[in-house]
Amino acid sequence: MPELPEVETVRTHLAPYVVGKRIVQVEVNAPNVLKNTTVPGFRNRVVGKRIEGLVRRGKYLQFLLSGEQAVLVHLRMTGKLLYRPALQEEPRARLRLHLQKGLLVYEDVRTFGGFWLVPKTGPTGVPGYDTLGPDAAGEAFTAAYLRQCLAGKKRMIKALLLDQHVVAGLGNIYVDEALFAAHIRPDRQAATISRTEVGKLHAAIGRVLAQGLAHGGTTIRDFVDSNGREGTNQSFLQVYGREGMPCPHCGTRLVYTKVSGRGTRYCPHCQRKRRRTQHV
DNA sequence: GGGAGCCTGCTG
DNA sequence: CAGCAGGCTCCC
Repeated sequence: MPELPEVETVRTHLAPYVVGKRIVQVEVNAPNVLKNTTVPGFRNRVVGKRIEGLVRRGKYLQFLLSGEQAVLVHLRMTGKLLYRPALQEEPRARLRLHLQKGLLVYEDVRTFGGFWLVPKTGPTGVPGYDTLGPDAAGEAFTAAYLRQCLAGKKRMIKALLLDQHVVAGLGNIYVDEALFAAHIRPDRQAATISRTEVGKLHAAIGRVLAQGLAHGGTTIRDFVDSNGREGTNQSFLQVYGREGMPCPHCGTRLVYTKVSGRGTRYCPHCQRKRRRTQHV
């Protein structure tokens, strides 16, 4: 479900309610959400700890606990982190952290997401996490860095942008939106994208992420913030979910196809294929 | 590269 | 009923 703007929305909304509070009880209804611990192991290391911070890296959230450890969370497709001020019936909760005051609830229909217990510093051993690229919303993600990543690469640009080792936080929606804004076809070979185009692409990524964040994230079907509220960015999308509708720039019918296994929308006119001989 | 697999639920 | 879904890993 969530990409960088959605995860960041959850973080900013959730932090004021949980940071500073002590975890008094752990309730696990679906043990498979614990990816690298057992229920007793998780409980032993988490109960009694205080949540000292909530940070995001790419699409991961990390609850920093008092002591040496942190709880790493990835929502994958349908994970939700919700704050409840008081105990209530919670038939869909996969896991609940009872706090001094209130509860942190984890829901996840498809149970792709989950929790890892990790050291606050040093390698975590979590597949994918230690090798994340620079955060897409961070200062280290520059146009020059992006240019280096594309140079000489035969991969399709969409596959490369979805690769969290290259840049962390982009997903299917925002990649399609950024490529449309930069007038680049999703299946272009990365190496064929010109220096000027890379500059436009980098700027477009910044814009679409900022717009998503400003609208509290994109809700197509599942996404809600920690208060259960949906985002509004879906109303501002230019191509994602709009196949068959006219391109907002030129009126050509937007196309749906598969690129690197993912549903992909683009404008066949604004995002024309370029000659293979262009260079970075 | 591409594909299967992890899961459940919704849409056509 | 098949196909699709804001993700990611593993395995050719």
